[in-house]
Parts: sequence; structure tokens; C-alpha cells
Amino acid sequence: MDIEIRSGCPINLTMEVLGDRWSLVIIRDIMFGNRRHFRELLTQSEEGIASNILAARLKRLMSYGLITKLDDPSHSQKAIYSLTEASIQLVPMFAMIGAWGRRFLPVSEDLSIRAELLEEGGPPLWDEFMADLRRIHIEDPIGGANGTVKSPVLARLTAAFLEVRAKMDAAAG
Amino acid sequence: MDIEIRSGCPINLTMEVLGDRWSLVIIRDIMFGNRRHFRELLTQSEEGIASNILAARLKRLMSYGLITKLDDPSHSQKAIYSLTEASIQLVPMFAMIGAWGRRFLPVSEDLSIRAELLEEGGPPLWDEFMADLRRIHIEDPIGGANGTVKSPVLARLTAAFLEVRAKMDAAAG
DNA sequence: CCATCTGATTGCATATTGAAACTAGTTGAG
DNA sequence: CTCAACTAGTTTCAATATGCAATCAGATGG
Repeated sequence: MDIEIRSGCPINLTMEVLGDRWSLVIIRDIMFGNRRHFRELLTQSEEGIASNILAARLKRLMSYGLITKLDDPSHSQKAIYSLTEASIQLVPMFAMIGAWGRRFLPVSEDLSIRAELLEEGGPPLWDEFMADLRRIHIEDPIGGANGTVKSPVLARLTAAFLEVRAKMDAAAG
Repeated sequence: MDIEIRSGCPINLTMEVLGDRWSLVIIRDIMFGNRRHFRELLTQSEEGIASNILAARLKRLMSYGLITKLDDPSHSQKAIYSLTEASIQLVPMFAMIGAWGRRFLPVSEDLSIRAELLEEGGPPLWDEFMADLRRIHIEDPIGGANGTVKSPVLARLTAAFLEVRAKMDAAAG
């Protein structure tokens, strides 16, 4: 699982590592959905990734140091996937990707509220979020996975998302 | 050439449009290298894209409204490829991608100086650069392609790149 | 008039992707 | 203890994408 390194350009290298259909989507689910198990990533994903692709991407992301894998003490067969410092520092990039997508692509209201808040919050919010992520992924990945350690920023983003979704459900049905 | 839309999430949609090995690399060459012809994109690229892939990607990017194609009056068979407002607004994303790549991937000194300057310059520089790009891609694509209309920001970035490269050449040879 | 340059296209081998079925082991309820 | 449900994947196979080399037809330049 190695980069080919067609050139040392930062943009090219980033594309060699993250330039595919699924890598950033998986990191997004771990980061913003706090999905830490294979099953959660597989079935609770909006986009319906195939299990073989998910397995391959997780392996690949591990080999690049973007996620780590840890045995879940509560279930000997469960693994906990966590972000690393490298993937936590993708937060500003996600903010820009979300901002651009909201502006130029046909996003849905509920799924874009988090991107909107992240854009509005700017660097101060990103820093706060990254600090949270360090706690639930690096300092205490087990507590972060089982919910005993939480991210206030994530809680706010999730609450906003659920609120919009509830409003949409009420309007629709 | 349509998106499948597996979900309305801004990050997912952006990956459906730009999440592949080559799209952003091609836009990078048009944006930072001011390569406006097929041949330039094909042969002056650091990474050596295949001609069929380049043709397919240009067509795809056009269908998404990220580039436009224009007949070159100086040569009836030449086409000029230009950025659109949507791709010009990728500048902040490129800045973040470059910054992340510089921090976590084995970039080369010469090819990362532009990313460094773009990161240091921050939003004021990005805005200035985007204003330049609007002039040489939207307002006067022909003048922008043949060099009669120039981007001061691009000139600074290119000068810095050439300076670093000259220094490296001197040290090596 | 002919070599060269233009933006591509075509063929073909290989690599990647995607969906569904399947594996092998674990856990929890009865 | 037993069995259904759940765990993280792997296997299989068809479809698609990629990469490389060769090719093409229409300008252009000498």
C-alpha cells in the first residue's frame, strides 16, 4: 500500500492519498458521525459503500497513518477505528470542501447544516473541534467510541442536524 | 456525464465531482500553471497524465461547469480551456490541500513553495488571486491564454518557484 | 508539398470497483 | 447448552476505469 509519487507537488501527493471516491467520505463518517466500528461505517453511511471497498479503504488509510485500529475491550471481535493527528488536521479542508459543495452542488438542507455551521464558525471553531477530536480519538479512543467521552462541538453539530431533519419530516409528513 | 447523487451531503457530492486521481491535478495546472491548451496540459504536467484520460477529464469537467472551452483565434484547431467561477472558488480548497500535503506528505521543496506562499497569504491573497483568475479566465480568456493579460499573484508565485528551483539546481550541479 | 503540430480517438492489457454471497468467529437470550 | 443474531471482514465475478502506445484528420509552416 504505497504511494507511487508521480511528483512531489503537495496537491498531487494529497490526491494520491485521498483522491478517490471513498476515502474522505469514510473519514467524514468517523469524524462527524463518530462511527468507530466497521458495521456502523458500512450500514449507517448515507451513500451505501460496499463492504469490500470499505475494508480495502480502511486498510489503505491505516497504511497511510490516517486512521488507527484498536481492539474493543467490550467485544473481542469488534475493532475501534480512530482518527490520527493527520486526519484530524483535515478539519479545515473538510470545511472548505463543504463550503464549496454547498455553493455549487445540489446539496440537501439537512445534510449541509453541519457544513454551514463549520464554515460560519471559522478557524476558532475548527480549532475547538480538532481539540475535541484529539480527546475522543487519540487520548481516549475507547471512551470516545462508547460515548463516555464526548465532543461538545460534535454535539452541537449533531443537534442542529437533527433539528433540521425533524423540521423537514414535520413539513413533509 | 451526470452525478449519481448517492446523497446530498456536500462532502459526498464534492467527492462525486472531484474525487478522483486527476480532476484537481488538471485544474491545478490550468490555475497555477496557466496551461490553457491540450498539449500543454498533456506534456508539461509533472505527473504525466495519459492523453485519453486528459480528454475524458476535460469533457467531464466541462459537463460539470468547472471549465469552459473556447476556439483559439490564432490557430483554428487549438482550443483554450478556461476556469469558471466555480473552479476559481476552489482556490481556498487548494490552499488547504496544499497546506495539509506540505505538513504530512513527502513534498519536494520546489513544488511546494507556491503552496507555502498561498497558505501564508491567507484569505486576502486568495481573494486577490481569485480576482486575477477572473480576469484571465472569464473576462479575457484569449488575452489570458496568450499572455497579454497577466496575473500579478501568479507572477509572484511563479517567480518564487523558479527561484527555489534555480537554487536547487545550483546546489545539485 | 511534405513534415510537423493540433486536439483528440482507438485498441488492448491490466487494475479497480461494486454488489451479493459467503466465512469464521462471538455474543446474548432462552 | 443451543441457536439466532451479530461481528469484521473475504470471495466471487461482472462492469468499469486506467494507462500506454499507436493512430487520426485537419491545420500550419517552410
